[in-house]
Amino acid sequence: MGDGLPDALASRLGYLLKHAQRRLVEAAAPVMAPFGIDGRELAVLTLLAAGSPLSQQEAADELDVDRTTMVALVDTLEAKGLVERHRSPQDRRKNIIELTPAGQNCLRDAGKARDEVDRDYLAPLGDALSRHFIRALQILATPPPE
Amino acid sequence: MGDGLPDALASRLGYLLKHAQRRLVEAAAPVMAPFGIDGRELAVLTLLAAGSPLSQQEAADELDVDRTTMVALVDTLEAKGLVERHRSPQDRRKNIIELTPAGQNCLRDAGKARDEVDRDYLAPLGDALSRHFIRALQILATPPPE
DNA sequence: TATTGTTATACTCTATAACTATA
DNA sequence: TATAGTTATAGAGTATAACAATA
Repeated sequence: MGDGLPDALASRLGYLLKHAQRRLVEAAAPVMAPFGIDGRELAVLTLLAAGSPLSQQEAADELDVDRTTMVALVDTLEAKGLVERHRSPQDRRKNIIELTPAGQNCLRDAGKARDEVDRDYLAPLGDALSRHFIRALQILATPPPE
Repeated sequence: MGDGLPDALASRLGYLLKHAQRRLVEAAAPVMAPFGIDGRELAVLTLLAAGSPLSQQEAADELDVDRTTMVALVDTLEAKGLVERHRSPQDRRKNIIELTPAGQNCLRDAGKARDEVDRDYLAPLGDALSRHFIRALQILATPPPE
């Protein structure tokens, strides 16, 4: 036993979300490992590559993590040579984080691998349900206005 | 800033799942607090009430947590008077866990509150998308056959 | 005074290894 | 030998408080 979902919990949102997330993390970990980064680190690289340069605080806000968490995250990315810190000339309290060329390569390769993980993960849903699922998550992941 | 989803991450499954789950946990916590239990504890109560009596190991398998985690979980539920451990007469290595009357009351009341949290959480999706979402989660939360 | 980055610290959740009692 | 429960321990991940530099 242990396979399948216990009937009593099959419609409890907390149980379903927790286990769906765990399954994705477990599927992603071995695929990401060869690139030397994990999902959170890839998210930082993705964010930095996307738009204008960000300070640590700004990146932390976007990812909805604590700024102390971002310090540790940038520490490890910098130790791997994937990002660099630069004091902002406009506001010398801020560290602007920038991708290195190695960081750009890593983002490209690991990003491609991660896209495949996502595709494989969603495959059992079929196309239509996958799109519904993503749309629902985008709504639910958005913090309430207040 | 900080509201809305960063465009670069709005379609990354890991980011969406993590934040969707966090939003549910944050919504549930204050509602569950008055009942003195959290979501995982409620899941145990739900499981125990659902079918035949379970040993700690069996409950751990169903919830997909480690048996050492289940020890701690049952410890706190027992300290709150919501469950009782009984040595199984058939196999004296096993602890059968059973709901106390207080546990049954707690399950009923906290379960009702939790159902409302789930409903409120899903409300922004509308009925059809909610059903799609649940169905997708049920597929994705199920461990792969092998 | 307030903000950014940092450090030290602590708390939660979880997993691993070793022990015990039973089978 | 193997299994169920337990304990001790350690590792993530995250958050809080306090400090230095800067605004």
